Amino acid sequence: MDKNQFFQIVMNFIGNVHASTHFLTKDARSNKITPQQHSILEYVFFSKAVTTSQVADCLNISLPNASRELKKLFKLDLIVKESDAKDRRKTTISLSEPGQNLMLRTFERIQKDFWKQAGELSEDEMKSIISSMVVLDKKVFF
Amino acid sequence: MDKNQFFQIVMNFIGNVHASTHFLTKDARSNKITPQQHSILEYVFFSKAVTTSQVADCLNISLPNASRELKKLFKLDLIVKESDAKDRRKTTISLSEPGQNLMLRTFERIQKDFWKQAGELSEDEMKSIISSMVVLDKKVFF
DNA sequence: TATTTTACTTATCAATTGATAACATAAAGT
DNA sequence: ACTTTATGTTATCAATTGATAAGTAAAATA
Repeated sequence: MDKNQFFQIVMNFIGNVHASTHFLTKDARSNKITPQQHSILEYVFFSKAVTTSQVADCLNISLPNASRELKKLFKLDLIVKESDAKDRRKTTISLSEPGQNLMLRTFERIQKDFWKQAGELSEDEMKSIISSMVVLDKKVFF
Repeated sequence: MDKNQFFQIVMNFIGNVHASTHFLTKDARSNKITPQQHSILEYVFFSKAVTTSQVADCLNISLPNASRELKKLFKLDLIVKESDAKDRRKTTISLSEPGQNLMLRTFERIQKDFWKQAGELSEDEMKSIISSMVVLDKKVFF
C-alpha cells in the first residue's frame, strides 16, 4: 500500500475526529472557563496527577502561560496544587472536588449528545470499536 | 458493557488523537498563517469546495469571523472565491494553486514526523489500521 | 561549596480569536 | 410587488492566547 495514500487517510480520519469533537463539546463547556482551561481540566482529569511542566508540554503551552492558566483554575477552586515531597520544585496538579464535579457534569452533557449521534451500539459493536481504538492508540496515536 | 465506561474510553481516545495531532502539527505550520487559518485551509483541502457558511459551521467560527479569515487567506492568494452560479449569495471556496502547494508541503513535513513516530508499518498493520478507522468513522465520528 | 540546571512564577506586550451590530444583496415565500 | 429569510461583508471592541524577559528556589553536578 502506498505510504502517501495511507498518510492521507490518517489525516482525514484525524480531521473527522476533530470535527466530531468540536461538535460534541461546543455547547457543553462551562461558561466560567475558557476553551484552553477546559482542555487543561480534561487533561488533568484523564491523567489524575500531573506537574505544571507536563501540562505545558502535553498541551503545547509555554510554561509561563501554563502557570498562568493553572493559577486561574486554582483561584476558581477547580484544581489542587501540592508541592512534591521528593522534589520541592515540582507542583503536582489534580482536580479538586468541584473540578471533578464540573468535569463529570460536562461529560454527562457531552455523553447525551454522543449517544444521540452514535445511536444504540450493540455489545459487539462496542467491543469492536474499542479494539479499533486500541490498535490506533498503539500504532498511531501515542 | 457499561455505557458510561465505554464513553470514557472514547473520550480518552479523542484526547490521544488531539494530543498526537498537536504534536505532529506544531512546527509544521507555515509562519505566514495563524493556527485557525491553517485549520480552514486543511478543511478546504479535504472538502474540495465549500461555502463560507460551511467553513463557519464546521469549524465553529461565527460567520463574520469566518468571512474575515477567508478574506485574509484570499489576500494571501491561498484560496479562490467563486460566486455560485445558481445561488449568487453563495461563495464557493477552494484552494488556489499556491494554497494547494502550501498544504502539500506542510503535509510532507508532518508526514516525515508521522513515520518517525509510527515507525515502519507492515502491509497488514496498515490494512488493520484503516479498517479500524473505517469502523470508528462509521459508528462514532461522522 | 560554588556553579549550573531544572521547575516554576510573575509581569508585560503583541497577536489571535470571539462577539456583536449594522449593512448589502439575492432568493424564497406570501 | 412586498416581506421575510438566507448568505455574506465590514467594522469595532473585548477576551483569549502567545511570546518573552526577568526572577526565585530547589536539586544536581563539578
